[in-house]
Amino acid sequence: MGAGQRLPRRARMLKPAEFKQAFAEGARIVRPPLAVAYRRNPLGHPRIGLAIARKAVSKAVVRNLVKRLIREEFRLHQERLPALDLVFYVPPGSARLDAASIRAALERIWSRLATA
RNA sequence: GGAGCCGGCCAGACAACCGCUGCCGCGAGCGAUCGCGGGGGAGGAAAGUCCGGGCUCCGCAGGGCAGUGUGCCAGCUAACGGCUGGGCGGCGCGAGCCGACGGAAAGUGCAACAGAGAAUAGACCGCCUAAGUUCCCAACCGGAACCGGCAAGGGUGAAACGGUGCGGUAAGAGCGCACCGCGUUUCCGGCAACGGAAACGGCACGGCAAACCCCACACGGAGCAAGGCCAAAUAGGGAAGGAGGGUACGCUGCUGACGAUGCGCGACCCGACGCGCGGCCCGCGCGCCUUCCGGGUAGGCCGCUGGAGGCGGCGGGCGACCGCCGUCCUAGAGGAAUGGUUGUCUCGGCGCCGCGGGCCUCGAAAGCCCGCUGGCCGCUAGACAGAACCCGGCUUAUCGGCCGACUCCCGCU
RNA sequence: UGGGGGAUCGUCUAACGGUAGGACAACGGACUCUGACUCCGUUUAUCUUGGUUCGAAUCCAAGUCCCCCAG
Repeated sequence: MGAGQRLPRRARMLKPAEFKQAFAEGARIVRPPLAVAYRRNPLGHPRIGLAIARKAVSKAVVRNLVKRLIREEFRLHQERLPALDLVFYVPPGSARLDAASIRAALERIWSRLATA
């Protein structure tokens, strides 16, 4: 498949300031149980950031599961995405957090991003 | 075979493809980083943060008070509120399990309601009329009243100032006696907690200390976001210095083969700012510019995993545990890794079929229930849960499985 | 991740270990032509589970949830 499906360090957001910018200046797409704040970046490729709050997902095992699933789907979709910083988070009040509903939400987010 | 009880262990396996990560090696780049290869990568609770210790910084002459915690005894341990063994009490037929289990004869307190009385108590109902006084009666070993006696019985309460029995008495009472309980002393066993025996006492010493407290013992405070190192930009602090421009001149200065060019130094020329200290000059301060210094933010690095360590053997101890020898290195992330997709197998579970038994029935069928070293190449990985400095415990959550010791019941020999 | 605090009617808030009280709200009634105000009455609570005690909102232990601080 080649380098397009890897997830190197440069494809991740690394600094708190970058997260702050994404939340402060970015647009948002909310598709419960997931949501994403995004803004253009000058790097020529998309970057992923995960902000899964303990308050939104209380159990650590579930938090890790959510993050893994998002990472994996991002890894497989990144070639088709524009150069954006994407900060995923779980909006409050999201009850169902199983693998199927997360994948479904991601699917809707990808198609929305493709038209943005 | 069935019930039960205790201890220990495990927490799906293998393979393929696509990924993440820190370590080692090679390579690219000034660097952030990137590529290739190799081998490593969650737990028994990683959890709650309820205790204890290491480590780090701060504080500290010594001792005491206060505060907090622990609390039968002995031991283990770095330490503990943990563990082991023992004692006592309770539960269980038993194996076993459970227990905040020091002191109420040091002091201060508390006990609503009910009840006569709630702590050096008390007399409502009740029991008694022996003694004393008076009266009734002809009289009395008869009766009544007063003065009194009693605490056995009733009743209240969570709790009522030893229990049972016999004697005793007017009725009663540890008033006397026996046994039990309790207390004191002595002796014996035990390191001790405690247990046993004897003698004496003659009921005094009720309950609550997860009430204040007393006694004994322990504890300095904060926490890896501890703490240390490197260190942009901006603002601010300190120190030193200071405008800037021009030239056709000079140099046994640099660059360059030479030259040219450019740079440096010297000389000369032009020009030396704003605000404040009354005006002007000098000077000083502020502003402005240059260089340096210290603190420090972003960011990076160390702390960061080799340790009261795991495994095996031998030895000591009832045991917790300890000693010696050998051997192994076994997660270190950090906007935060340890994953995703599939296949095969296996453990349990479910379903269907078969067989056996029971219920139902006159008997059966059907149906329901229970069981099986039984079949299917049927379906299904499925508990609690995710490291964040480390370790020893405790507590809480948990689908299930394996091994061993022991107890009770039934059957057979 | 570490440290600290809290939980009482629907809301806010009291209660030496002895019947859980008050205000607002809600409901019913009185007053009024009606409404408001006022007055009277009623309903509703100790986060959960154990333990200590005769007796627990209170004391002790474990758990659950919420809030705050350090980034």
